[in-house]
Amino acid sequence: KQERGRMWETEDLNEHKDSEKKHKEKEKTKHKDGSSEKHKDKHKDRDKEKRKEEKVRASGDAKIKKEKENGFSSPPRIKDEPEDDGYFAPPKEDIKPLKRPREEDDADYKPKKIKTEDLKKEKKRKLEEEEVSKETVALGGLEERYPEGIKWKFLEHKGPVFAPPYEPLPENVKFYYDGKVMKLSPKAEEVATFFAKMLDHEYTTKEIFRKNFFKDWRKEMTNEEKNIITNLSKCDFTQMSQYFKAQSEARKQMSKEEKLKIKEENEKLLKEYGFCIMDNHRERIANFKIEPPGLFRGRGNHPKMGMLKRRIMPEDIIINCSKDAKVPSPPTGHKWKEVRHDNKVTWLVSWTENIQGSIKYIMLNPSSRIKGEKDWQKYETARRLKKCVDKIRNQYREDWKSKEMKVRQRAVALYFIDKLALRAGNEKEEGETADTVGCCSLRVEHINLHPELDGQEYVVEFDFLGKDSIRYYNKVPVEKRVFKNLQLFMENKQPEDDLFDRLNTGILNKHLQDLMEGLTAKVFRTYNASITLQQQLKELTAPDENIPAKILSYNRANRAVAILCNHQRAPPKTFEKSMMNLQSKIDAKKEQLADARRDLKSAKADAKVLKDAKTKKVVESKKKAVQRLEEQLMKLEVQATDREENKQIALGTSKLNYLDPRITVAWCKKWGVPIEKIYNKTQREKFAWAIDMADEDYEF
DNA sequence: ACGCAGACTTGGAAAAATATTT
DNA sequence: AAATATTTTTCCAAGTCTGCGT
Repeated sequence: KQERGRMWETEDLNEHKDSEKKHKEKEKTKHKDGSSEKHKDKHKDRDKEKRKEEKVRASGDAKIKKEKENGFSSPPRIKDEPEDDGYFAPPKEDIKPLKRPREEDDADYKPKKIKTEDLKKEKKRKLEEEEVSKETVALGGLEERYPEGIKWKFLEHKGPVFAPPYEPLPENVKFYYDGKVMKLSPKAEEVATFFAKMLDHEYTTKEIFRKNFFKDWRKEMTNEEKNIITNLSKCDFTQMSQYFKAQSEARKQMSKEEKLKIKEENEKLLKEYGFCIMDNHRERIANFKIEPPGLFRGRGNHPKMGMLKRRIMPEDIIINCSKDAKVPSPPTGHKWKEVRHDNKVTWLVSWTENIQGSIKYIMLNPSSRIKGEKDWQKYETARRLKKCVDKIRNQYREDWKSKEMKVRQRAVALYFIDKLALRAGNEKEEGETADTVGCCSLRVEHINLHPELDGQEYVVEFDFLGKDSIRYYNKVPVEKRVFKNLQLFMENKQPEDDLFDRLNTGILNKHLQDLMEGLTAKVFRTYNASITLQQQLKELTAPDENIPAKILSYNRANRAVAILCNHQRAPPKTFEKSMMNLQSKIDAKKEQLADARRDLKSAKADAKVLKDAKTKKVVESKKKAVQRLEEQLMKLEVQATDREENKQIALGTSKLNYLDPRITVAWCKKWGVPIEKIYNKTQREKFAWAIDMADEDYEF
């Protein structure tokens, strides 16, 4: 595939003059540093001109409108708020989706608070759907307290914490070039240490990584060094590497006091820089420490791996806070790049990173009001989808028959997104990132069609790298019409051509927006994940089982979602061993149990003969012992099962980002499972709104 | 419509903190 | 108390999607 880009490069350049053809092309030929220029579009469409598109617009259902208005809901109007409790949980009616806002209700927005609200909100929920279709609005006015897009009124913080300055290596730690000791200049040395620290990592064996590193490293060298050091393979970083290993070893061996001291320092830092004030609440900041310099590690086959991520200085930093707040002071002798007061965004600090040129931010912790509210809204949007998903499904099935190619492609893509929980698949700049795809960016080479496979008809075999270069491999029976459409889409195309050549995420999302306000491709993932959890919990929870078994059921339900979303992980390095340990524990327990049973039996025999109170008591206690052991054994077995099934599945992402926490809270309440068994402290903080809001009857 | 910057969510790995064994 | 195993937190890359300027 790498030749893919290169190969078409020239052709593309002079090729798209046909303006009309391609939709997607993105030919941006920007040569950044002159080196990389290969982006190119997939020269997909070369043949299909058609472009006839018409207006589709199903028109049918009326529609939602898209006016904009203040969609934001109710930021807690502070003052009146009784302290903590009501933080989120704006009454349902206020909620409304933010993005494509809606109108009316703003007026209403009343900060009534919380709990009591829940009930009402429940009802509202049902009502609410309907109105969506009203038209309207004007948007012009609405000066609300938090008019359109305003995220806060007051914001004050202490600015970021910078990475500690570079500490030169001790004299006795040598670097060798071509077998000879060489003293590096401080800058060159610093960059060398980045490489040395990664020596054990597979990265450093990769050609691209080495090449990128070496190129950037040379930029930091003095002329003299540059003249000498011309071949990375002749560089010997082993002393440096060993030194760092020793350091980390030493760190582990530190005395109690030393460790405590460090801990206290960290706490102090956290206390001072880890919080901000946003609208009368003290909120935890997620990442108040600036990323230290180092070597960029991309994931998968990233063309930029190994490049130097430069040190961020105050002069790179943009501070965002309210006008009436105290502006954080830059480190002495430095100044900020800029101080701005933009309350339409939620970040406190930003800077531009040098590898991709993208902006990085310091934002609030998930436990904050601003994040929690947004999260809650996300699930409300998914619940709205629940109400119209049948209709949408019927519609895309109809669209499989459309005369318009574009509509068919859209319908098939949406079917995949819905059925398989694929990501939208934005297009990416070639050469800037690893070659990964999502639904809309699938290429012909990523699927195989089998009219018949393993006794099933119309099977589509997917095999592609998705986000983070995680492989998606799946064989899925699809409806005949879908299958036929895919054949059609693939006609006359090369493997590297786009499967959906007349579709991209913009087109798809625009269409979704017409189907339901606030609907985008990713809402399907949220919806399908949450609804799956709910269904699976219902199906798997056995009322009579004990708590550990219930938790296993929960984990299995969670796992079903993770599998749906393709959340995979590398099996833990110690997996096999840990499995064996567990097994031997189980065996040991079994033996204990056998012994205990034997004891019990003989005690019973004794009792039969003697019949005195004392032996009876012995029997009782033996019985208890057996029971206890049985329980322990079962707990271990459950644990083993759980672990085994989880070998390559990562549950974290779905738990944190896709599953409506209220489903979990309700389940815990219903079955008497302590919430702590499912959510740890951090998770409970993040989901405080849900813990507070949902009762056992909650339904997604 | 497009191209792009910007803002914010989602993601697994690695590091750090804890818990459990030895 | 040291060694290990497990869980939690941190880290920061990689997506999605919006909105703006053209």
